Amino acid sequence: MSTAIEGPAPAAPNRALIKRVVDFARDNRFAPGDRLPAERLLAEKLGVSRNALREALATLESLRVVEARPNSGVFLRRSAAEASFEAIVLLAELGIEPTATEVRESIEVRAPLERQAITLACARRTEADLAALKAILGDTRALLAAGDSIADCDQAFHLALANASHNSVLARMLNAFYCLSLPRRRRYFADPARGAASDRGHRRIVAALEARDIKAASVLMDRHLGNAQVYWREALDGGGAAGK
Amino acid sequence: MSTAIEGPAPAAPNRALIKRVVDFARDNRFAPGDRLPAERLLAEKLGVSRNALREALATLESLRVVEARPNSGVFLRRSAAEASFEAIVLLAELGIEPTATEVRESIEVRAPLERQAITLACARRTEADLAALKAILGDTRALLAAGDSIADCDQAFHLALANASHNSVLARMLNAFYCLSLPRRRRYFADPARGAASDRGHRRIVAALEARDIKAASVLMDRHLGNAQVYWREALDGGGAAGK
DNA sequence: TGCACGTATTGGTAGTACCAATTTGGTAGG
DNA sequence: CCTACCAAATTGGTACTACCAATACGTGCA
Repeated sequence: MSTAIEGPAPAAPNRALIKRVVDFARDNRFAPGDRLPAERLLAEKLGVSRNALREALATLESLRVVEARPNSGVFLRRSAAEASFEAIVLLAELGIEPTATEVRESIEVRAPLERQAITLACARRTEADLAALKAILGDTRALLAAGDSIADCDQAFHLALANASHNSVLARMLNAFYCLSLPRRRRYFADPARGAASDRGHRRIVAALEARDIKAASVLMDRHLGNAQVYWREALDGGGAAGK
Repeated sequence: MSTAIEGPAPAAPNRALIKRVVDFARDNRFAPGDRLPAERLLAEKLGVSRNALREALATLESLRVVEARPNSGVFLRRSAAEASFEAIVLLAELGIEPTATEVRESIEVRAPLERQAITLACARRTEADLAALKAILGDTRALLAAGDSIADCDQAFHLALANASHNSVLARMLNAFYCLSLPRRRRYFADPARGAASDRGHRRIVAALEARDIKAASVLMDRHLGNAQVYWREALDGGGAAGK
């Protein structure tokens, strides 16, 4: 437990107001690069004080969603790609689900990170890490027996695995991905069969981790992630994902 | 140029004030989990209005550096590991260089991302991507001939490579790493010999990318990154890096 | 000792005012 | 007709005051 990151909550101040600002821009067809209404006007439209609005804008600016140019206006950044990765997580937390492209791209990024995590974890895992993982395995079994969704346990498992890498940068990045895909994961695990299959994968991974078998663990992780990836890709737009 | 992310600038509102808040916490030996002075008091100490301070705190909270608990106070998050990755980038931008641990961990995360980027780029690169990379190669050669540092060109090269992956999530994550290591990169390339060596590596990578030779490109990238990693690891604390 | 009440403190919000720089529009001069 | 210049309106940035609701805490009572 040296490297923390226990909670998934991304946390954000003014959550509601930030969401309203983003919704306002979206509902009124503001395009990337467009100038938002002046602060005074926007604050009035949203029915909040300029102070409150400015705090929300400060958050959005720190995440590079908007850009405030003094004596000119507040502009949506030209491309959504200019926003920081944290912005995707924030918007997801606000109920604005990531686009199909973002999901696909996230999968492509998450996979090598997860592979690196399991590799490092094999080398550095402590007995405490192993115990934490096994405890989660126990919780999962209980949920499966009760017929409940293991979505939260799944997230906890992967987070514990990331922590076992003893690389906090890696762990917080992976945690962001877990938060990002939480709604999708919940839907995925609505099918109990998937929960059982996932649990089997987890147990094999823990066994490999206990044996410090990097090669086996990597292969198992690839296979484990592959199952969900196939589901996601199909659920997204029915294929045609790979290319440009 | 479909996926943008041209500029390295992470952007942040109230940069100066945010830095002063962070400096205040550090200079006054505030530990993780501690409560900062009340907003009114802290604003007075820093000589700014409560509004300005609250905007800075909103930014710090969105990056999970602090946590504001209503009717209680503003607290530094218990572990620095709770902060988002973007927080490291922000603090680095503010002149607060990452710790040796963060640098080491960042290297461990950046490597697999860079490998994934080159893999995807081999499959998806366009002629425009290739042209952009070659243009940067030309600029690099000019700088080398003039005896100048190629630090900026090096960053531009890796960013162009990330963009060639046509994965904006991957590109913005890598961009964050480039911004994070910019000061270190500048020091690294103070030695012209390193610039020439790096340029040779870049040219081989572009050749492999042009041939869409994934295997060769990956090996070349690993080797290319390895050179700098050795330097960084040695420059940090003289080893003892791996373990817990 | 333990519980209840009241006061001070806290973050959250609203509203007003002012500044400096930019933008905008019109006007006078060529 | 075009240019140069000036003034008014607009912009984000900042400051200050005031109030709210919920909490924390200390005091006093039982």
